[in-house]
Amino acid sequence: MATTPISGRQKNRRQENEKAILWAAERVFAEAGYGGATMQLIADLAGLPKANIHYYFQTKEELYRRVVSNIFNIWLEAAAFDETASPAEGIGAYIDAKMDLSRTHPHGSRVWASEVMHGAPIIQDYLEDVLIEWTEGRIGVIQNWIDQGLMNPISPRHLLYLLWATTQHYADFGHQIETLNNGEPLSDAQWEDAKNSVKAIVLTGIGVTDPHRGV
Amino acid sequence: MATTPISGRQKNRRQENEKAILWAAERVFAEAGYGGATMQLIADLAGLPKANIHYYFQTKEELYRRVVSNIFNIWLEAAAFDETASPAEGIGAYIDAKMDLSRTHPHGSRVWASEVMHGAPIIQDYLEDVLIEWTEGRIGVIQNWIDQGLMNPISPRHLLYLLWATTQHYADFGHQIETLNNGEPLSDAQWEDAKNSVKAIVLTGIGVTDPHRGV
DNA sequence: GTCTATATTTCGATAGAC
DNA sequence: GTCTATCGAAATATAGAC
Repeated sequence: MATTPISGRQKNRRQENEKAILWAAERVFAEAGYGGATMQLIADLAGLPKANIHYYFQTKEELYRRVVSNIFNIWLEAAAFDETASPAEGIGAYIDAKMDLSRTHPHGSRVWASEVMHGAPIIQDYLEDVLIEWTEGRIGVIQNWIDQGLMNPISPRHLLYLLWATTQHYADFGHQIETLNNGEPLSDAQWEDAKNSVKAIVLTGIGVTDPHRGV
Repeated sequence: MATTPISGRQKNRRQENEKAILWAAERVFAEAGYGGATMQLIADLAGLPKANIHYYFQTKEELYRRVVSNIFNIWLEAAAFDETASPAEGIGAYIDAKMDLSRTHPHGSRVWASEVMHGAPIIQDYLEDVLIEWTEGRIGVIQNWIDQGLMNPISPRHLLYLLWATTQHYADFGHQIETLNNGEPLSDAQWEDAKNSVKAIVLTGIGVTDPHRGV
């Protein structure tokens, strides 16, 4: 209260700059990796002088950690499934949601992948804390479906890995997919085709029927 | 002939050093990314002075290109399938081979993934040349199986993406999988479980029976 | 709060003795 | 063919004027 009162206008400016920096940082970290990214590139893409980046985020690592943290939270909020749904509805909706995230947040997905691939040096605590709890919970849901005879008795854990791998592949390996698509990004129709293909294989693979395809 | 005759012993020394450098480089590039990797780290891991690395490989990029090229060739040679096999045998063996590669060459897989994720700046020619041809060939094989009624009419292209994504996930996201396994690497039995789980889901998903599970 | 100028460190690459 | 010493470039981070 007693220190540096900030007007609404200044507060907005601060939020806008932080947002611009995080937006730019996500793209630069995704394209160059943590080691290849430079504060200068982030500053240029954000349209700010380099020193301002250091004003809002003291170190490169602090900025990076904020970027990874944002991505992780988006995933947790946007993509989940619980026992109230049937396997076909639950898993089908999860595939749709994760595929949509790969399309709308490809840079974030790549930053996460890079971080994990290099041993998660910055966000190991997220893995050991939130991700383990989330995963064990989903395994429980799937196991319940199996116990009720609603789907084939496959390994819930490896089903989750297959779902993560496949849906994130469309973001992380988007450049390879684009190259194999005559250098063009996937069209709306091609994204629909991708989602339907993944759902067809997986839902048939676990012994349930795709609810959007009729009986 | 007229220039610097090389004894067999010297030739061996050269091959051994090159091998040691490539071995170390694969690990350092995998763990730190291209930008994060340093010639000093590679030299230390290879047990050679830094200047020697530059003697055998003039630039960092040249060394990196050799590493990526090696990995790509290993994949092409070790993992393939053709029309002589049934879908269950062909795809099943392909899953086994790719899973084994993920276990035996996890660093190489991560280097490849990093390279593609960052837009394949160094090996785009491989993607546009060899990979496109390989992929179109496999799509033809799968389409023939479908046309003969040997498997469900899913999209061959997206089946390939699912197979790449899932099998490579066990290498690229190996750290995450290890964290979700109480910090322990997968045991022999757990690797078998992983392979069988992937095969069970995929082979059922494309409408064929796992040949190793009987009818 | 902003930005220019610079300090400090580190890396890729090379020169030159052996 | 090997290795020590070092150069020059580039990066992170900060000091200090505005």
